[in-house]
Amino acid sequence: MDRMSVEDALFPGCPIRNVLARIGDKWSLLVLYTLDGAEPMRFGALRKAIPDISQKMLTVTLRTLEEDGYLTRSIYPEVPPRVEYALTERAKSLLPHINGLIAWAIENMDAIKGERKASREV
Amino acid sequence: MDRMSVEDALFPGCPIRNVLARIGDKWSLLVLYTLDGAEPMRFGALRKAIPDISQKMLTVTLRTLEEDGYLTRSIYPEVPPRVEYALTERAKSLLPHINGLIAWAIENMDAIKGERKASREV
DNA sequence: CGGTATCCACCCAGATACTG
DNA sequence: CAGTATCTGGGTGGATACCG
Repeated sequence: MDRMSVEDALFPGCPIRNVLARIGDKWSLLVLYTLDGAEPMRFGALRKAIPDISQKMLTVTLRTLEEDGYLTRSIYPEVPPRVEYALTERAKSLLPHINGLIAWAIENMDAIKGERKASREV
Repeated sequence: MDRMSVEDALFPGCPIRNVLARIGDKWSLLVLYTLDGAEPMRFGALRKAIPDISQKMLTVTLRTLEEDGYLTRSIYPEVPPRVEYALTERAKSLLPHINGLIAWAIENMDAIKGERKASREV
């Protein structure tokens, strides 16, 4: 993250490369979508909601989303410790777009899966 | 692609895992966005429009998008050969969502970049 | 022109063990 | 409970050479 990548050097203002590529990874959308409507959530609750994410990747994903201002991390110094994650206004303004995309994906998923199979059985 | 992944086994119907994860890779969105409004385009024209993509990754991305029914590949047996890529109706129905996302990214990019810097200079 | 084929570096992501 | 540290394999993506 320190060195400027070739893409950034060539395309410093590309919104896809700078913004969308970061939430287009394996887990970010799922985390944002899970928090939507259910926030704030604790670390353990997120793990239960996304059973196939590893502890490490959940931590990494949450840190990146926090770094880009999509969520806040609130630590309550109790015993045992409690950490809660909540969406920011930025994330809330993004989520309608995400949900539109998800709705589209739900509508088209079966057709796409069929297409994939058809293209393989030549 | 032959073996069922753990994610598919656990979540056979997850639209994010099945549909969005495939267009959330490094290049798919850029290719779809480039073709939008300018289709059909030849292989070489796409390379020029996305200068930092390698020939291999452009080929792989185009094949995946074709496999999922987002674009068609038309070969004209001339000399020299001509191959044109065009968006399908499926891609055209998806693109408004993509464009909404891109518009959001453009609006919020500067603020997000600032946030990133602020979070690093502790 | 529009690809394939091959090799390879990197880093993402999972598993495991340990900690405040 | 909510992490961090370390190791490691596998897949992504780049470079290069060759082909119809």
